[in-house]
Amino acid sequence: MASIKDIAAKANVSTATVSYVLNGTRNVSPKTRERVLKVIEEMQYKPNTIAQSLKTKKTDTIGVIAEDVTVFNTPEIIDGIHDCAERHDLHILLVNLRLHKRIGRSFHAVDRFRDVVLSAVDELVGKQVDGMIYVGVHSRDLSGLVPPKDKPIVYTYCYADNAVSVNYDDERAAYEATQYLAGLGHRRIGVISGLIDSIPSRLRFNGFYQAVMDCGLPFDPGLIKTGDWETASGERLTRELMALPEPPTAILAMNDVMAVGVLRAAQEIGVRVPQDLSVMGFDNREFSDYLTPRLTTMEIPLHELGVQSMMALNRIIRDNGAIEEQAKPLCKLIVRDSTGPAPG
Amino acid sequence: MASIKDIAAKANVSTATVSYVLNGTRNVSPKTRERVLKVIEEMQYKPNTIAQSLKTKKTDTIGVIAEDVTVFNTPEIIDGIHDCAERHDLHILLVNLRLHKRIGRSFHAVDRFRDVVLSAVDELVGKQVDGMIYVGVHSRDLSGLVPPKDKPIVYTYCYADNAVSVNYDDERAAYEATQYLAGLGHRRIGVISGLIDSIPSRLRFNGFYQAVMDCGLPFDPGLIKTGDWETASGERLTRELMALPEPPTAILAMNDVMAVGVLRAAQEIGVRVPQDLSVMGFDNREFSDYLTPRLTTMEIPLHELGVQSMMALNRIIRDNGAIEEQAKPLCKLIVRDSTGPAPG
DNA sequence: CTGTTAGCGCGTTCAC
DNA sequence: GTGAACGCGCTAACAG
Repeated sequence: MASIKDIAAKANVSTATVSYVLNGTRNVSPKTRERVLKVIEEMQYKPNTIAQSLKTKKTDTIGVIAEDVTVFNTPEIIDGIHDCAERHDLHILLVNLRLHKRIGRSFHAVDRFRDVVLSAVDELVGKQVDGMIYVGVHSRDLSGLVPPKDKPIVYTYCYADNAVSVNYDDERAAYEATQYLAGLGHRRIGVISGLIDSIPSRLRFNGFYQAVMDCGLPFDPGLIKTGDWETASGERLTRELMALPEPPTAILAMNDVMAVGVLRAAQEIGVRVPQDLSVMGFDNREFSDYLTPRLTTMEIPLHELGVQSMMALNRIIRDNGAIEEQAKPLCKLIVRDSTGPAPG
Repeated sequence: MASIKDIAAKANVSTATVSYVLNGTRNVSPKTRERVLKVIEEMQYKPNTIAQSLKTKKTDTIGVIAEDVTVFNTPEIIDGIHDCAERHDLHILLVNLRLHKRIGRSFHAVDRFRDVVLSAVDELVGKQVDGMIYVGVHSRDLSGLVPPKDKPIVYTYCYADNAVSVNYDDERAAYEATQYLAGLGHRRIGVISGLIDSIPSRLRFNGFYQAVMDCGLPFDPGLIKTGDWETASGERLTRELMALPEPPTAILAMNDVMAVGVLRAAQEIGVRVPQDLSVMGFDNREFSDYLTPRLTTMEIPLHELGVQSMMALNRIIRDNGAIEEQAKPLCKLIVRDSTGPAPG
């Protein structure tokens, strides 16, 4: 690898001159400049970023701590981060906590992976990243997980006290989903919720409840069932709902995976979707478009989450604060074939 | 940020001693060692990796060039890379080419994104990575795309002349899929291939053909249809196949996305799966387990691809060559509900 | 205005 | 156990 010295020697100038040419930090006479440029070209010289960083104390690199890159939300968020990072000439050092492999889905067992997070942060701090983005796999409170370092950190798809975080508007998404169903004439809407101790479950329920009130629908607690995010629970609870004396005409599952169970149950008990029953999912997972019938669902603005996190971090790094609160990215209703007018 | 000098000063030793304590590079008397360690602890000192790298000329960082992190194969491959990298204390600098967003799926339009790749490589070389892994989104020949640098590079899910690459055994996978169907008594097996100019299409066809021969099945060219990897083509071609005077009793789609189309067509024309028709996909995409019926398919060893790439690169970096050819990772048959004994 | 010299950033490591 | 050179590029201070 050629170094700046080699260039300087070959071009008969000092290293300072080469540096000035490279960075445009000062005027250099056209002909020396040409000469230097030619040598650089010839020798395919690329400055050693490591050395630059040592001097400038900036690495133009941000650390991304992903709880698990194989979880559905993460790749698209990372894509958003890259999308934005690229425009600012920032690089990404990626740490994958492999949370699922390590502790399964006991997301709340924060203590069990605190060490992992700590060493990830140390690693990144040691590598002098300019800032960090923490990408969670499930919206939840991570306060106290990462000890306050001097490096700025932005959380997305999760949050922590006194820290900047970027999240979509869960409550509003559920509100709009419910409103959409009400608009189709449904008055008895069943809900299959996620685990009850989860933030999205609560937020989505709030949105649902608010919409029920605003649309003047009757609220029947018997139509609210608590699942566990998995297909089997969606299937089981749908059977329960449809066995009610007055079954719902629509079911809102709080994720697409449980919606698969709803669809299965409906098929097994001979309920036609969407003629007899409208079904909505949540997440707009890739497979929702491959189901029969194609699933109506709410799309989470993952890419946008990534972009906004990166933008927020960049503002903190560059302008050193001045975090004007950004509007929460919004979910988007994706209408497909699993929903239709209320029967009758 | 405390530096080694601060530690040295506070502990009343030279920076050399601190360094020796930290790295165990030389013996240090127990009591100075204790003193130094205590100061390090107190000041939460973490060595500046940048400075270390400058001196040692090793960054313990490898660059991963992903053509597109949002494509289904990539996250799991990256996870495998991390899995292995972690064990060797290697870090990952991730570049996301965002190929899909840039050039859609004209994978072969290599020229149109050469600049992007070049700047990615330069970026990584500038950051002094110890090596690189290129993660493709579609198995194909990338010879000449990346100009030979001094840095070692390993390709996975694609390949290039004179370069180390890690890929699964496509031909054998198709062979086993076909053999499995033959074992169920199917003698007329339809194939819905991917685009004909694609390597996997050819490899999978070869495997299919070989199995047909080995199992003593009749080979009927009329049962081979060329799709385009998309659902619609799977649907259309299934109609064609089932309209044949002698329709197949099983259809092997070369990816799960087209298999969705097969399932849809079957349902529409009233062919029961698997009673009347067995359907197999390829890839074991997440959604294949959510389809009705649940899809039998071949799983691609993505994680293993990542692990092996990282291992291969590590061997090159450490042992500087000695690339004993590793056995290709194998696909795995995932039997679900869409396949069954041949009718009659 | 153009070009050079030299010190610095932060650890590592060799000679004393 | 220590002093100091060194890796590579940046930049303040200085000279022509």
